Amino acid sequence: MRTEGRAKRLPRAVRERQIMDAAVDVFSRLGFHSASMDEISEVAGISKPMLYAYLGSKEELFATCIRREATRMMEAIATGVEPDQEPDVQLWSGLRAFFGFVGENRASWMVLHRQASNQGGPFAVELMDMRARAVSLVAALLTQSTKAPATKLEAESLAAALVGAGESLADWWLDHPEEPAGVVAARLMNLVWMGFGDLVDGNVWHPPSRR
Amino acid sequence: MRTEGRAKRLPRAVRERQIMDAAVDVFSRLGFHSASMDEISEVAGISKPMLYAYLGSKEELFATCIRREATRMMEAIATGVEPDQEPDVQLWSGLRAFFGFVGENRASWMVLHRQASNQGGPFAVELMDMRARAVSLVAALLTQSTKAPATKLEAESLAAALVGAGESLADWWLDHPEEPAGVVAARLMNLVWMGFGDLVDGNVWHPPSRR
DNA sequence: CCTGGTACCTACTCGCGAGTAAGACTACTG
DNA sequence: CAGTAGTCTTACTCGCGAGTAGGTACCAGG
Repeated sequence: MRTEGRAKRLPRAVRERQIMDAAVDVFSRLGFHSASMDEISEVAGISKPMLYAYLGSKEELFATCIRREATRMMEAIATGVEPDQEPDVQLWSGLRAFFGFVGENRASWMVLHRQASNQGGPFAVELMDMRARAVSLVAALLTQSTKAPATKLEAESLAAALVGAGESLADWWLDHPEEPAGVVAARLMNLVWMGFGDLVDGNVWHPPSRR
Repeated sequence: MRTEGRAKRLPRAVRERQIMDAAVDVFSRLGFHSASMDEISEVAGISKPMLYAYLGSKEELFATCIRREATRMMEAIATGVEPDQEPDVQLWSGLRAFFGFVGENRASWMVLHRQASNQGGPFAVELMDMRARAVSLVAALLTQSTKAPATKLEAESLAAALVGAGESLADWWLDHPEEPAGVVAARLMNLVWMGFGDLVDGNVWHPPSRR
């Protein structure tokens, strides 16, 4: 039917990539429950039994998607962050990397945040794991900053709040894409580092060296 | 079968309350998709056709739950906040009211935040509406604070970040219930008003008058 | 040409859960 | 007691979607 002819008999590894891409796309648009294996197989340009033969059940497929996208994101952030710097610079580079990733991988972000967060299934584990890594990373950054958070519990709760602020702001950003990533990241940086109290007085935070 | 005998022939208004309570309970535990009308009717101690006769379809029922719980929460916050006060005091009272409500209505909060937020159905409207009200309320508070957020977009994005921080911290709190509401609220207050920069230096925010 | 293996498909089964048909029981009214 | 209005139930239909049975096409190596 297609004039191009259907690409046939591709090796397994290639098909698996195609299927994963299609799955992330569909899951991000419809969510786990509303997405059907039929639609995923259709988007992937493949039949359903192939899907099951290669990636297993629907839950396994979803978990695999989560793991892949979470890994990509954590790597992007780890690459972007600058260790051995002052805490505020570390936080700043981390925020830039995070918003940069979200801006260039909207579907990935939607799967990770909007879809996976509240499905009670076994995949929530993957998601919670990544989130926990992010939180403890921030918490380590906070405790490293000498005095401030006295107890471990306090550092962790503040980190949770900060991560939540980042997630929420990323969601807001999806509805206001006209803003560049750097501006959004800078706003959150000012909020959490300076606080409203300083912002009201006109005191803003800015990076030590403008490149 | 029951020794107590089944409570029979209750008036419609009473049944509707029972059903709503049961629905909030089940939705909060299982989420919209995984919750079945059979289970809701069972928890409510009633048969399924009654459920449909009184509250309509599953989506209508869910939307009604969202609306009821959202209204309860917004009223709790509106009652707790103190207008005509300095911005920081207003924010403080609002945070206290919010965490107080969440602490005493865990199921309500779960339905509102974890379940309703990402279902693409018609009920998302209800939820987004409440969230938008909360965000614009905070945004108004920010713009009212003289200089800080120059543009409307900036105020709104900061408000979104703050609301997200509150939601995330509330979720974290569900997993660490040993902390009292006031402590958690105070932490977020310090984070968003003082900022990490001040907290690192040991500068903390505290309410003007200790009651 | 056969044997085997891998890519790939059409066409099913089957359970679950939303929604309903049809009526039974109770209570109040005249 | 007949009529009727509201409460309440058992016992279905029916579509959707996860997962599968059983095969076909194509390409090795012998």
